[in-house]
Parts: sequence; C-alpha cells; structure tokens
Amino acid sequence: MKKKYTRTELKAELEAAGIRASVQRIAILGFMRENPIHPTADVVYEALRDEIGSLSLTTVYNTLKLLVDHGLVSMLTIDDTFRCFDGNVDMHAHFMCRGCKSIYDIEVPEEVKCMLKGLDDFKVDEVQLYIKGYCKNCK
Amino acid sequence: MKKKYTRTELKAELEAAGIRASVQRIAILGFMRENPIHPTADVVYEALRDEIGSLSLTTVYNTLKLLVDHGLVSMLTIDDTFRCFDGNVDMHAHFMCRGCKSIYDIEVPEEVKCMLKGLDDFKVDEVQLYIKGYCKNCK
DNA sequence: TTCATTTCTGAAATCATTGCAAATTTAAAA
DNA sequence: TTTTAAATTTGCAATGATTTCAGAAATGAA
Repeated sequence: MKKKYTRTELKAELEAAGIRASVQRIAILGFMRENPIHPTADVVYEALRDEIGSLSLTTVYNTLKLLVDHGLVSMLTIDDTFRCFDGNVDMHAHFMCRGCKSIYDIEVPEEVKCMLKGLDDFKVDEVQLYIKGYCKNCK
Repeated sequence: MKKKYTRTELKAELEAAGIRASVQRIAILGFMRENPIHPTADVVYEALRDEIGSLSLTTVYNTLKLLVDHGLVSMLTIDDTFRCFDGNVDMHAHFMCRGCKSIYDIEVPEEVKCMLKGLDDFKVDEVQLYIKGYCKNCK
C-alpha cells in the first residue's frame, strides 16, 4: 500500500505550491508522503540522515514549517508534549491512546463535515479533530 | 450573563472531585469558571496576583494541571505557540482566527457528540475539535 | 564564469514549563 | 488553643524543544 513517489512528482508538487525544490525538501516531502507514521521533526531527521549526510535538524524544522505553511503537510498538536506532522492532508481525525501514545487515523463522519460547512462568519482553512482515550490493547 | 460563583460552591466542587480546597485553588477555579476567555497560565497568574499577593506562577501551572487531571478544566492546544485553558468542560468546538488570534466557542450538534464518544475499539475520554481560519473582522 | 539570490548549517539563544527544597498553611488531634 | 504531621505553595534554578542568527554553500540567470 505504501506508494513510492518519484523525485519528479515531488519536485512538481513543491513547485506547484510555489516552493523551490531542493534535495532536502524533496527528501522531506517524500518521507512525509510515504510514511504515514505522524513523525516528529526529530524522527524525520533521524530517518533521513543516512540519505543526506549533511542534513541538519534545523533544516528539518524549517522545511516542515515551510511545507505546513504551503498546505503540503499538516502539523498535529494532539499531545502537548510533542509536535508531530502528517503527510496526509485530506481531512481525517486522529485518535491518540493515552497508554501506548499511538496515533490512529479515523474517518471523519459526514455529519461533522456538514457541520463545518455551515459555519457562517468564519473562513475555515484548517480543521483538526483530536480524540483521546485508550485503544483496544490498552483499555 | 457572567455568573458569580461563591467560595462555598467552588470549595464543594473541588472536594467533589477529590481535591482539597485551598485559597489558590478556589481562586483559580473561580477565575476559570467566571471568565470564558481561554486564558494561558500566565494570564490567570496576572489576573489573580492582586487578589493573592503571594501567588506564584508555578502554583498556577500546578493547579491548572490538577484541575485538568480531575476534569474540572480542559487544556487547549489549538495554537502550537501557546497552551491555554477552558473552564467550560462541556463538549464544544473552538475556532481560532489566524488574524487576531481570538478563540471562539462553537456549538457541536448532539448527534456528532454521541458519534465521537461511541468509536468502536476505542474508549474515548476527550474530544477536541479545532478549527482555524479567519473571523468576520479579519477575513 | 560571475553575480545575486535563496537555501542550508551549526551553534547559541530563547522561553514556556517543570523540578526541587524550603517555607507556609491546613486540618485534625490533644 | 496548641501541637503535630501532612499537604500545599513558593521562588528560583534547570530543562529541553524550538527558534534565531550569521556565515557558508548551492542554485539559477545572464
């Protein structure tokens, strides 16, 4: 199920968003697209240092912020102790288990989407639905 | 519309939650109940230092955490740059304006609440629905 | 190639939050 | 009321994830 993205596809996506493609940006976007694991900046950094020896953690932070600002990636603040990122920007909810800290993707019920469409007075550009509790294994 | 809570009511509420009442805890819970402004710990601290000269910021942090752990207050992480608190623990959504940073409360239909609490495989104990964009004044 | 611009890097700085030990307060017993 | 032990609060120092900064490197245009 894990789709492999080509350098060309990623470059095109960056440029379509108005971002210049660099080796680091292509690698980071590619990692986010191919790994639906809600990684922290540090996880991305550790995963890519083999591939790009010169990569610095600062670049990962900067690049993720850039991707978030251009809507290519989203940032999750479901847990207040760490910040993580999601390469899937289609609307979906997140469930975090208080036991094992795993983050699961959840379908958003149609009713919620309807409710959000009916928000007069606001111009909505981002929705995060965070649900917490215990997963099957931990409850 | 702003309801005034008595010391006795607040004390009873703390004790019902299994928390000993202290001058600081009563003041902080009272502030949260009476001011639906989604304050940060620092805002609570600044607001109460006149009333309680000896109050320390550490106590505000500790007490808010205690109240959150006992379900009397909830913590919002809608903006990744600051953490704020909400004295209204009934389920409702939050809209944050990217322009003026105001946080607005949004009603959530009853069906949606039920649906979110009833996720198979998960035992849900908290739901946060964060919406971002621009408010009427800023868009 | 050269130049101008953008991007990347590593180290240092920031700052909200937490940890800790001492001081204070509380509540119940005597 | 006084004593006593436990709980709470305080102030300050430490923490650590994140951000900033200035120089170095890479890129693209001419």
